[in-house]
Amino acid sequence: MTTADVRMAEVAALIGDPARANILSALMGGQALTAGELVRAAGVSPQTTSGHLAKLADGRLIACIKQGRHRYYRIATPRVAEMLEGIMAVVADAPPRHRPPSKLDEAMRNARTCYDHVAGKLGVALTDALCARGHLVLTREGGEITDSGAAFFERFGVDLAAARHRRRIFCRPCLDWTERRPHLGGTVGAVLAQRCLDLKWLQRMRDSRALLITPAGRQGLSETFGLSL
Amino acid sequence: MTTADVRMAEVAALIGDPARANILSALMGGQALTAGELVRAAGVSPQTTSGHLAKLADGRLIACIKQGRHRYYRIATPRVAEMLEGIMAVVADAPPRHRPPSKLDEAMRNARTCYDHVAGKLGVALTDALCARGHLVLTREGGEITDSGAAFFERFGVDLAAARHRRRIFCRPCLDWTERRPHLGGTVGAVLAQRCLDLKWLQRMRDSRALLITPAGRQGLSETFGLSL
DNA sequence: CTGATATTACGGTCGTGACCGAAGTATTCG
DNA sequence: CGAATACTTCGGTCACGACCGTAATATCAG
Repeated sequence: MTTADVRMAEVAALIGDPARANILSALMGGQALTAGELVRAAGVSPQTTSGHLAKLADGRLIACIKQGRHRYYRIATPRVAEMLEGIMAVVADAPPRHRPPSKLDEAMRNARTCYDHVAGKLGVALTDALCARGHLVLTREGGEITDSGAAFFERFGVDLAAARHRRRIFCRPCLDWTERRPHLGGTVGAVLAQRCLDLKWLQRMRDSRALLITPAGRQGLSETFGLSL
Repeated sequence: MTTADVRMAEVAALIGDPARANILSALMGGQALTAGELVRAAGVSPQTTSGHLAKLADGRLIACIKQGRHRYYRIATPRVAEMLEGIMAVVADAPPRHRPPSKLDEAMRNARTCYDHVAGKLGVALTDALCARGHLVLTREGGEITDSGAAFFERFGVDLAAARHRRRIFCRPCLDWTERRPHLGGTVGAVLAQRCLDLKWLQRMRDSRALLITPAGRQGLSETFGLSL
């Protein structure tokens, strides 16, 4: 009908191919990945993957940086990441239909990145802990870091004040598609995740969005957030 | 890769067909529409439209209510509506590419519904007016009705207190794809739009999401919000 | 009941796009 | 320089799905 509708169909069609969905999902891990790594994620041949990457880039869903003989691809904008989260959210509250619970998904369900913050059981648990301690107030519509929360993050080694001035949404709930409950997103979620990675509490798994909790992480998360994992 | 990714591709593929995108876009008008009305929106034959409707319903993106010899279709859940808005938002800040500004879109650009609230020039102007008068505070991440705002809505004949207890997000910004600026969404946006329709200030156009500003509306919007339209 | 409208089901055509093999460009390394 | 790696372009095959014509079902009006 209108010009916007056809653009909407174009964008959706880009996401609507399984191989491209795999690529986008892999990039939702938050890291820029090379074409080669995305070949593994896509599950099709390098030639085909290359074509898909060209289409996604042409549609401005992903961006490409050439670096030597590698090409690094990433989600183009936070807006695109939010759109993909929105689709995930719809998928999440869809009926369980037939569910063959793959074991591959097991690690994902436990802990994974959601673009740039932590999701899965761990993400939800972290969020719950912050709320229970009065550091965070989350509603359906948004979230807020309390004064005690600001102090906590300071102690934890995160510069929230700097993060507050970024362009992105500062603090918001993000629906977890495995737990079906919200976890912490936005800039706050991102810096929290980054800090956990910096501390080597969490570790990215190769070619996956899944996160591994290190022994140090197990201890730190227990001491700092009271999580028994 | 994972089961969620393939579901994401399935959902996106549903939206990715032009005819189905037209249907969804029409339903984003917020009204339940009959299959016949959606035939016009889709731009394909009744048989084909029927097939599309079945697929969308099967994918839980739309819901169907039989009523006599009509079947009324509507967007299945607010979550689905938010997902579609998310896609629209990405389309909105994409490069203008080639833009053949259709005149059909003109009315849409001026005023239209966005699922259940007002968008377009009018939607943004209303939102700006509420902010300028200190009735509303909108940030990128959320929004809040001030005390003066609550009083204003009370005077305007809207029961905000009742609306506050609904399941839906209460107050939030929604990126306008024509104006490229946020307008008021959430429950507050919905009740505001409903009140304007009840007052006959706005009128839905047949088979379109576009809204017509009535003479009474012109006057009322000027007196109440200081809008010169 | 008959005729009209609304909607879905079936069957067959056709085009688009996903796919891979082979070959081509670019970059690094020895 | 030549070999190896990283990635893309080209060309051709094939299948899925969008489409419509025809026909069936359901509801309503007279």
